[in-house]
Amino acid sequence: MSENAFGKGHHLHLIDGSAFIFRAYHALPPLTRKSDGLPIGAVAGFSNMLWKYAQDAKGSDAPTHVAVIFDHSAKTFRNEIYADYKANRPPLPEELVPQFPLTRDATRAFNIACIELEHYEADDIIATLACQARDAGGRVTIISSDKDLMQLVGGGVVMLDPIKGKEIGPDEVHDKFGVGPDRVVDIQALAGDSVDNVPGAPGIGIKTAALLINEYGDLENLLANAEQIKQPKRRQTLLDYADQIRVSKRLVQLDCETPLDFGLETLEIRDPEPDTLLDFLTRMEFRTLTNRVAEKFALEAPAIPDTPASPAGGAPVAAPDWPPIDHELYRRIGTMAELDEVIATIREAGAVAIDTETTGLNEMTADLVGISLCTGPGVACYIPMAHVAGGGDLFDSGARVEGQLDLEPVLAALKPVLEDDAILKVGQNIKYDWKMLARHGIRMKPLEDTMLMSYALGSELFNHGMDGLAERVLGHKCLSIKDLIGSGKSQITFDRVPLDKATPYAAEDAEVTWRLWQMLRPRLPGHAATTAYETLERPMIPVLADMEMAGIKLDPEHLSRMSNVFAQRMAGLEDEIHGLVGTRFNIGSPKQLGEILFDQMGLAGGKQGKTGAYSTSADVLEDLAAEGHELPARVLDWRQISKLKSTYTDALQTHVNPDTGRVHTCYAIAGAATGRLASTEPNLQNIPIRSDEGRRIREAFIAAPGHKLISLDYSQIELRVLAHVADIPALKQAFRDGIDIHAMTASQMFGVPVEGMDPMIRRQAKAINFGVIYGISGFGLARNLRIPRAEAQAFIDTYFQRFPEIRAYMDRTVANARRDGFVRTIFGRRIPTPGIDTKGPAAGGARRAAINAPIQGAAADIIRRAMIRMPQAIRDLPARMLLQVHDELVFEVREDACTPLIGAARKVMEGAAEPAVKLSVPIVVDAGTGDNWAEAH
DNA sequence: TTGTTCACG
DNA sequence: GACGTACGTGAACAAA
Repeated sequence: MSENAFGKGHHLHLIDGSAFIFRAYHALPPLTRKSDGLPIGAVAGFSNMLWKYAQDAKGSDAPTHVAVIFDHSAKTFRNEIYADYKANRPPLPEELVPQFPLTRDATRAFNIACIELEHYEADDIIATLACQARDAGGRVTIISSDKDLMQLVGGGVVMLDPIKGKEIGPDEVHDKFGVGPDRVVDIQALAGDSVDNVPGAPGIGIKTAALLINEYGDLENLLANAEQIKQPKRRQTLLDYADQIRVSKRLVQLDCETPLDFGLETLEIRDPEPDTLLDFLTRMEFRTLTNRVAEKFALEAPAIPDTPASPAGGAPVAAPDWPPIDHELYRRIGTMAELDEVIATIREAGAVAIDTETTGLNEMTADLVGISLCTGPGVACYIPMAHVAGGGDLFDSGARVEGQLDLEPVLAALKPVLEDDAILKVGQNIKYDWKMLARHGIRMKPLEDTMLMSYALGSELFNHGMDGLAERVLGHKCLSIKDLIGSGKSQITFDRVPLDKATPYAAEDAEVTWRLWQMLRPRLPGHAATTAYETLERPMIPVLADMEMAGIKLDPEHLSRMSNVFAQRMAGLEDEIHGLVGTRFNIGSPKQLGEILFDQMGLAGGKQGKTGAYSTSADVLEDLAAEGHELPARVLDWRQISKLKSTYTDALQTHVNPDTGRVHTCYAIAGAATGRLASTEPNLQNIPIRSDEGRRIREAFIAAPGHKLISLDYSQIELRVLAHVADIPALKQAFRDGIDIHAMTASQMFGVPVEGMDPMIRRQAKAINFGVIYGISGFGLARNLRIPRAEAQAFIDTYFQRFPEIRAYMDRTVANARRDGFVRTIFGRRIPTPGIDTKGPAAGGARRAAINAPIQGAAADIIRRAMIRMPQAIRDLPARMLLQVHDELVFEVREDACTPLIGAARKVMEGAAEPAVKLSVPIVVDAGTGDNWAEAH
């Protein structure tokens, strides 16, 4: 290779790498690498383009030198000039991010110089190289169609549109901008650029700008003589915005002085090394291109293994070289010296898997029994601290077992490690362990959670428990807890398990967690699940843990009074019902009730379901009651009271924690497929509100003395998300105008004015709006509205006609689900769509679930984002976040701080989508304050 | 353990 | 032409 200086007779090709990548990404379907599912479409397209380029570049006008230039990062020196430069760019598609480094690898594999520089855009580097080459007397071809590069054309520099294959010279630039290349920046400074967020002068486009520049010669002269412009509006704009125009010019002006540390001669064209190139292509598993390249070099194409990608959470593709799990290797820690050794090992490893053993499943009431730790395959230990005699022992003495360490010194020794920012704590459902340790004054950080990784990966199996993951991901069957503590009545607590049995079980849990972490963490990028895991799942752990530990205060007397009233009313209803029937039976038994209603009394109503039992659900009974039958009406009354009593007024009292006097629910982060939370023990997300009777139960949820409860809820969040996601202009405009959305729908559908609308019409429109979110059907709507099916179908047809974007959204979403087996929310959460390929009756349900998932899921993402930011936003206020009910957050606030709390919390909630997503509809949050939840909501 | 019913968003 | 049908949860109870 000669190292002759670049100069006359040489021809430099500069390829705009970023443009290549984006074109490749958008032109190709979302291909993935077969062996591990890594998104690879953009790299494939990019490599093909480079190969095609290399073949074409051997013609008569062949380049002598070539380079591919990339953007280094989003932030450049232009952001120092103007902070909002390119600020309205949508975030990069997550599938694309891991492909950027691979496009660099591809460029090098083709033996082409690969150039990027921190702080500078690719365009600046291209400008610098083009200037250098031109000054040296050579020719330059810029392979790009980006208008921002057109200022460089002229004096031996041309552009080549790679799509049209058309050369762009001074004449073409003049056609586009109305001026020569040397004045292009002046035009751009005036006209601005909405894509790059260059402000320019408002109201002035390319046409006007060209007119002005051609009249005044250049921008500075124009601004200096702006007073003379005849059109008053134009004159005023230029006078008012002179500074902004000058800033814009600095933004669009490319920098020809980029500090590059190499000379043009190093860009001399080189043939690819066949081995290097083929090695890269086979690694990427590009079959066609590998064969094509091998053929060109007259070589045998290397074989590409045909191992299919494992489904998310499936069997490992290539298990690491770990020995099988061996319980003999586990240490039981019985002295502080041994514990110190373990701590040293953890510090060295920088990460530790942790699992706590406790006396129960409720973190608020259970006691800590032991801790297991793992830092590598086979390197695990168990620290027993509170085991007592029992279980395996002959005498169930309950005496403390020998050979254990005391709780306090162990936790004191571990605390610095568990709170050390440089040491990762890995758990399986680590929120449990976090709360357990928080009760002893330890706030663990930073955290990783294998359950949440599995959830973010979005497996169709939807089982993120440790035993299931161990079997699927590690091919290992975990020791069963039942073998240790039994089940049912004879079940014992873990503190009664003998140490020699507890150690292998506990330490195995830590090792399995460690192995799962090693396996699952690297799968996140390939499933484009890293962002969801890091921004929507993992940060929820401490936020929810704090909410759960805070709990909410209950008024037990209020509940018990209600229980008594309900008991009396039920007794009365029971007498009445038994009197109507003539015999006593169990009203709570659907089977007995069905037989009485349909066999004994001979009312109309067919058999339902595979069990052959009659349906006695509320809508069946309501229909019968509407026909004038007394019995079903009384049964409905009884059922309502019975439900309220057993599920709420009775059950809630049993969940009051005696230490705190409050109820502490537990939120499942990975409980619902769509990203919603689920609340258990007790479920505080289904406390009654729709009936007046039930609503009074909310009065039992009260604020602590001197405090208020405040409820903030998102108004119509799912419909707003739908308007944005499905891009429905009419809906978006209605939300922007703040008008009644159901009335607007009715108005659009039935052609009636919003003013003075018949409430019945509005109610129907409301039902349709909700139906759309759920994947509407004529049957479903008909049943909901109790109207003939044909009428319901006609409504739906009109709706789709009025808002055709809905249909497009539904089709698009189902097609995505069919193609991928999952759908995504606008925040990137992956939601599996199992059964989407099944045929038959079940297919409809899967389709509707897929349609609903991105809407329900995005709403769930939004409130998660708000919750994650909330602690920081309210940290200076005497307030705590207590509950989440899907679109509502409940706070407890000192009564003098209600107004600032509402202000701070509303701000976080309304802005929660940003900056990840800029919604095209406003988000509105309503607030209420009261001494109890009924008043606050 | 499974199915039915019903509370919520 | 027939199938089935709103989406997502958890808890209580009956019945196997």
